[in-house]
Amino acid sequence: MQNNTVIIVEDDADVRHRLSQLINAHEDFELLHTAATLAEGLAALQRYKPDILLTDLGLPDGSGIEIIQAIEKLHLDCQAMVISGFQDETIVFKALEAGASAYILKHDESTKITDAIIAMMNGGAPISPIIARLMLQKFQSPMQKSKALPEALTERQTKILKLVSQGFSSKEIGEKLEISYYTVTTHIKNIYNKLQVNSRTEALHEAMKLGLIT
Amino acid sequence: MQNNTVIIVEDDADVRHRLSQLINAHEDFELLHTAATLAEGLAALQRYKPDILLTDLGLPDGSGIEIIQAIEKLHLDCQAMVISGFQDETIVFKALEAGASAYILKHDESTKITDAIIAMMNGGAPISPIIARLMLQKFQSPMQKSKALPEALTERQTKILKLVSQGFSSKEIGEKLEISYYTVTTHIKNIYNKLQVNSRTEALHEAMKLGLIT
DNA sequence: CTCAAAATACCAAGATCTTGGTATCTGTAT
DNA sequence: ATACAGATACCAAGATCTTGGTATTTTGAG
Repeated sequence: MQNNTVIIVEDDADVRHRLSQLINAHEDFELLHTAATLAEGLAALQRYKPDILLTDLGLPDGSGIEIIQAIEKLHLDCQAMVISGFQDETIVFKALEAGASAYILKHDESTKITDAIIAMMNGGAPISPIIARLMLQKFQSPMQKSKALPEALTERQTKILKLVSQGFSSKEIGEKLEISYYTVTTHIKNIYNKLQVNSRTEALHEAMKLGLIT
Repeated sequence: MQNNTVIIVEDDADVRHRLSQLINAHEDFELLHTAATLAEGLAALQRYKPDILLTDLGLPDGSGIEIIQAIEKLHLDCQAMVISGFQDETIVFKALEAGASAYILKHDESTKITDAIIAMMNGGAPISPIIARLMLQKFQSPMQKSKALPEALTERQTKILKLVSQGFSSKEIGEKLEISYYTVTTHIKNIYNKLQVNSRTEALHEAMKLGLIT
């Protein structure tokens, strides 16, 4: 592995120093800069264009998520690792969606943190188990929900709704299922009633929210 | 932590023995049974009702995924950990969707494996970085694709498509955006052209496939 | 400045959907 | 046996969408 350049963005002085020492002590990494605020972090990102960004999320003047998003906006080749205390689940997902490649917790052991950075540089995505569980739940939730509402829709209705979601017209669905066009419209009418909507697009929107269709 | 009962399902004798020793050596775990095949594993699951299942995926007579699914079917209180060589991405996702709480690689160090089991029992979801990267990609794919197709849709078109996906009619969208009904239909027409479709539902289907909308 | 792309706006014919009915035939549960 | 839910089928008026045009204004890139 080459020397990988790193910047750290972390407002807590203790944590920041601990991370700095960790990076400095490791011969594979070269620490270019440490920042304590979002503004500073954004500036450092542009100036130093590091290979690796270690960032906290809760910064005094904004969220570290903005820095992660900036990587993309600036077309930098930089992997972002979130090192944060565990927070609200939505924040975790926002960070991951913004492009974070790793998410580990502040209180993880030092060796785990350097291990994680190395794993990330090798194409992995080290994620603390607690965070991973959250991701898994998100992953598994669509299936759980379809069990939760066992028969909000009948089998036939689900089948038809899926075809609707694929963009077929009532006539086409009728042909596909070898039933009358009128029957299809009746089914759709009943679906609307159950979902409390009155158009195809609304039905799809609702069904997606409920996890009834993919 | 209490003594947690464990069964192992793994066809490779070497790996099976290695795991057995690992579990036996650890005072927090009690190894109830080891199985080498899917059939054996399913039988053991029902007989022993363990707290923890360690399973391989590629078994001679089927996939370990079936055992994971059986846990749910039998309403057992058992956490499943996949210990597998890295395989096809679709298999990984199937295992996770089937309800696996952890996914680690066979060639991970022994200490990592016991650590992972403990982390799982504490509510975490230890996942090897390589696997986690796959999950992340799935997670981030909507955004990555919107980069891949830089401006398949303009900002305005995306905005309107989102409103369409929420079930609004052209008239309503016009009111919401304070533009004419005709303008909305023009935008929608242009969206159809770009996506090569000719109805709202088809556009939504295509846009979802492309990750243009949530 | 100039050109092109994007956003805006309008019209109208024809296609499709929506809605409120009615009605028959299953199978299942009481 | 009887009642109810689900699947099937039909009709028609009115709402909405689709499509093929045309055209002006704004805005960003060169």
